[in-house]
Amino acid sequence: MAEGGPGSESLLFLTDEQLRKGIEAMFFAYRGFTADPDRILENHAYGRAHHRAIHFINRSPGTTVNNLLSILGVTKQSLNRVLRTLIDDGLVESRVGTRDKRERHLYLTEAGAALERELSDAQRARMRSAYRSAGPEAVQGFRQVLEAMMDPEMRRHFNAMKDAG
Amino acid sequence: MAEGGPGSESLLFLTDEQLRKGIEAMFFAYRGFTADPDRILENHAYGRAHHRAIHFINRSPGTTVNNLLSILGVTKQSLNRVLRTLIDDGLVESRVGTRDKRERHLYLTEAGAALERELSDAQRARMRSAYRSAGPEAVQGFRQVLEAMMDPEMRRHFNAMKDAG
DNA sequence: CTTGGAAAGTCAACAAGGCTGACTTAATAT
DNA sequence: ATATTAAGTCAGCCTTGTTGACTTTCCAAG
Repeated sequence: MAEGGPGSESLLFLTDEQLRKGIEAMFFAYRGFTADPDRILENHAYGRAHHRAIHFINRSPGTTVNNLLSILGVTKQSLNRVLRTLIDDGLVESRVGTRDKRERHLYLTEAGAALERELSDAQRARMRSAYRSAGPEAVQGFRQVLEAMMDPEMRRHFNAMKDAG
Repeated sequence: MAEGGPGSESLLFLTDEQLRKGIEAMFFAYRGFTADPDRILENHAYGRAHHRAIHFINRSPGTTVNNLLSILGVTKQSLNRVLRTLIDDGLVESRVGTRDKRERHLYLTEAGAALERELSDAQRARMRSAYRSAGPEAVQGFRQVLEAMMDPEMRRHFNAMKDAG
């Protein structure tokens, strides 16, 4: 497969071995990425699915259920189970839409925002430490590769979130 | 771009907003990362857990169950369920250790290697495409940040795998 | 104004893949 | 001899994903 064709020296980063290392790096790094929030969630009797919902509601306050469904890529039934507990526990508020009353707009309550802060503080701390030790140029490369790895629809969501700070 | 010295402008990549974008990039990219293998596994009635076992047995042929356990970070019972089906289906071979007969050494059979190839071809294709579109320097940064994000023990496993090609 | 379809929510049932705890067997190490 | 280790197993539980069927509410188009 790696025949060493014309101009192959410049493509050494595309060897199967390099790609395999990239795959393993993703695997091991993702474990670290989720480790801190997972520990915190244990104390609150929530799981990763709750974290994801909280994260994106925080990022896009007032988002609809349908939009959240599309971002998270799960079924309505699956999200609803998680969302119901968050609403019942008073972490998320669901307001009937004004323009379209079929829609529900989702917001974090004060308690929800507090948990979001706790979770994202931990996750950002690890990310900050990794960014700092790798340096700004590495971070730019990191972001470029990750974005190129996304499915188009996910990349759309990712870039849409840029503005909605 | 990166102004020399630990000034303040040079740390703009460490803002909360930048870190949040990094977190979301990890989330969306990981989805893409697993999407292709997931589709293939469906046709074989296997899941992501089987993929992980196959991947690391392929990477370290003859590895013991205990070592695999430590790499995957799951319980013995959880791994065993997956391993048993792979052995029963003739994708993995379990050989009694010669030096220590308590140990079992794991190997892919020809059929196991075939599935591994099918899975990793798909995953590498995506990784290759992302690498190519981002370029060699971005890839280096990508790897640096991911490695810095790992827990120390996972980093140890990651680097140990470098040699065992 | 009726009707079709969209958004949300719910119930039931199921599967994958984590977990704990308890226990066995075989073999090594002390 | 005994303790420990590696592997494997059984049972049961939890989270989080899935399908499928169905309801309620509401908007929009005929």
